[in-house]
Amino acid sequence: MDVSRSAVRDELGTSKASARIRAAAIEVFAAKGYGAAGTREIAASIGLSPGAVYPHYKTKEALLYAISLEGHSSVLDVVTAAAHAGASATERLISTVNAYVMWHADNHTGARVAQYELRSLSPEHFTVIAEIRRSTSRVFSEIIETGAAAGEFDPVDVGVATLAITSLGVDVSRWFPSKTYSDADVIAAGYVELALRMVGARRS
Amino acid sequence: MDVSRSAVRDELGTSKASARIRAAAIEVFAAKGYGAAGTREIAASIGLSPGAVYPHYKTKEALLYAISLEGHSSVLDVVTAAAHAGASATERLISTVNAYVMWHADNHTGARVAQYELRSLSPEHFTVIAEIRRSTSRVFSEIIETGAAAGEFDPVDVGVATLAITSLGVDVSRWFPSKTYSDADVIAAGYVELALRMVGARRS
Amino acid sequence: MDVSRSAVRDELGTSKASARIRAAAIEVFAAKGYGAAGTREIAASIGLSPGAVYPHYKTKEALLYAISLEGHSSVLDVVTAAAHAGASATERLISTVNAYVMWHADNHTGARVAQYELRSLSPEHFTVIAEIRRSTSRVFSEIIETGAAAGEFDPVDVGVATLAITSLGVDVSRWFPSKTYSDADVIAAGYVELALRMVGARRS
Amino acid sequence: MDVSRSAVRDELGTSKASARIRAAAIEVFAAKGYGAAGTREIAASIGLSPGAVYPHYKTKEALLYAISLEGHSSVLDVVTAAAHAGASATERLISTVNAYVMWHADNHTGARVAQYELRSLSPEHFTVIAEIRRSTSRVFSEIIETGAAAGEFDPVDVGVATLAITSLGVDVSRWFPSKTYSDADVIAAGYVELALRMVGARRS
DNA sequence: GATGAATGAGACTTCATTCAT
DNA sequence: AATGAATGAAGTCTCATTCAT
Repeated sequence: MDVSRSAVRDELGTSKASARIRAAAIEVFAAKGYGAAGTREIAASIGLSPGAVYPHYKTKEALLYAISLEGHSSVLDVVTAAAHAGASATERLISTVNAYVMWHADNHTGARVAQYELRSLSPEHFTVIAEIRRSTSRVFSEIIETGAAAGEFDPVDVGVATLAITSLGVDVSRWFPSKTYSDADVIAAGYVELALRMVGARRS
Repeated sequence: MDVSRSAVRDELGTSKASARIRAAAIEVFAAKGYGAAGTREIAASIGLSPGAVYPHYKTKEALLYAISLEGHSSVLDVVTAAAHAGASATERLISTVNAYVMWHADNHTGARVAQYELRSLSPEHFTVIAEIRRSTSRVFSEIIETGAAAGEFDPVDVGVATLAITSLGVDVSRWFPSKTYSDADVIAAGYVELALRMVGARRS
Repeated sequence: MDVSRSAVRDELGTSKASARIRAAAIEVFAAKGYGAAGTREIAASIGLSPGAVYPHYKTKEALLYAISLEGHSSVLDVVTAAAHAGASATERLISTVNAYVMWHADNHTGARVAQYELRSLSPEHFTVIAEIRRSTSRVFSEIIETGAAAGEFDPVDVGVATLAITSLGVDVSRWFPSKTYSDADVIAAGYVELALRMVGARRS
Repeated sequence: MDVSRSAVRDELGTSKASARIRAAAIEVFAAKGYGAAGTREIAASIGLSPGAVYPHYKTKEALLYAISLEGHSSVLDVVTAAAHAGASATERLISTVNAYVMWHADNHTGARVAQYELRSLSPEHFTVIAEIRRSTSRVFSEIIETGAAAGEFDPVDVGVATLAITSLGVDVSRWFPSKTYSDADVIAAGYVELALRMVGARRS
């Protein structure tokens, strides 16, 4: 775990400049889409010349990969930590859905890039990200299975419930913030409630 | 209504050639994203020369708009029709969620373009599409409100429930088909069940 | 033969514009070397915008290939024709060396590109050109062998003689014209005399 | 002479590192051509960072000049020494042609750069190299003139013979080694024989 | 002497779009 | 309607070179 964590850190780029470039790229990728975004524009947005990106990221795709890796690693960390908070499946589901939705709302710009630009990754890079995403999904599945087996939840199609809950979270990064919902806590609380209903969690 | 419907038809392009171009553009836009897609590639994919698109669509953005307009008009039609099927709110919700999810699964390629490339529309065109989308949302809100008021459903935050249900539908077009879920009926049935649980619909 | 000839013609580009581009490219490639030459400069030298080259030649390398193919095909044609002029090996050698040297002097710019930029061809294209060059060499070898077998020439290492004669011709394109030798006929006549001495041709 | 020799040595760069850089540059220049070669690639090929070349050679062209100067000075030395070996013009021609061809075969990589990248030198640097090359040519011309005047050789156009002999030598660096001729001694012996025939040297 | 990020210019190439045919 | 050469701008990326460390 520590090993993979530091491997990730190295692939991201460790210097201060590379972090600034990543942040700038997130903004531009999110605003215009990866395909329409220009490396020129990314560089210019932080006062660099067009070529200055390349000592840090060899290609535009490498930059997207670094952003994706950072994002998906971060969600997995957050979700994994949340899944340990609480004794009952219900408490764990509450904590985890909350964390997942909060992450997508708080980091909606980076999340948008990480979630919606995957098709532009190279096949090799895509494979790495896909595996992290599967790990994240498994966290939800495990909780739902555990809760159902323990009789805390109603019988439920675990696959569909997992898909629905993660879908809701991912989709937050597409529209958040909206005129109606611009408070991450509010939408997280609302989606936690819906998730509990989906699995038929008993209430106290 | 009839007026707007035929207006839509005219803006789409009526000729057989324009329909082929639209279909080709959907494939390319969906595969690479609007920004990365080229008009040359669209033309070439149906055996046309680069210039041949322009008698039909004056700009690449006009082509995206036509696709978006066709898509969102179509969902609204489908959802509106479904909302009239059945007497009770429960029946209407089942019918409508089913129709919405089915549409996004069956038309996942076109839906992907219509739902995820909106940022590339001109402000004027975006406004038109946004209004149609709001109409579609209102169909769901109205059913949920009606059901709650009638005591068919549990008390529920209508805004959040509407957002969640439409989110689930939209997000289908992002991932469908997957290895696990490649049958539109199956995912639609699963999501209908979850929607009913979200609103706390009484079951017979 | 007719087939291959017309195949060559098609690969060269048949339009008037592509011929102008090829001519412009020869000048720039010869003056600065393929690597240092710019497509921009080629285009500008005939009043075109930078992108205007690309409908005719998909890459800079394709342009080099067209030039190489045209050049080497042309030498082979010239040399083959010359090798049929005359009954004796001596007459044929005179005619062929003369034609080969004249070609490299008259077309020294194009010849320079064709002969000295081969390393920049793709492996596939290089293979095609290399085969044509071998055919050209074979013409000389056959004449020398024939002359030696008939007792017209002294015994001679055919391989070395062929190599030397073709080397002299190729090298003409490197330096021609010089202050001392700027008349193609003069250098051709001089080299014909030396070639006859190399093979020990009997004189009348 | 001593003066100019040490002046050359200073312009070349005297340190061990500069010699390694020159050697690396020869490889890259020869493989891709001066224009297409990058200083980065040269540095990387000997494990240096991009900037590390510049303390030794102020510009890429200075590096080419050092290589050219070293090469052409070396040929002149070799040829001058060989021209003193032997009493008769025939012996001296044999020795000198042999030395010239051997040098171009043994040092074919460096020779290629020195002989074929001259156009990329600055005018000032080109002038220096051109003078050395003229000196080298004069060595051949003097021998041929002497031999002809002494009746050792047939009457011959000295200019053409000199040009042909030096052409053959230079051109060796273009193609050597080939599948057929990869032994420097063999090609040198063959060209010596041809040179003797060119000038009509009497044989013992 | 060496490093490596940064510059400013420019590389090849592709883009959406126009227009004469 | 369709072609395809051409434009002008912009794309990603590499270049030789500099400079603070």
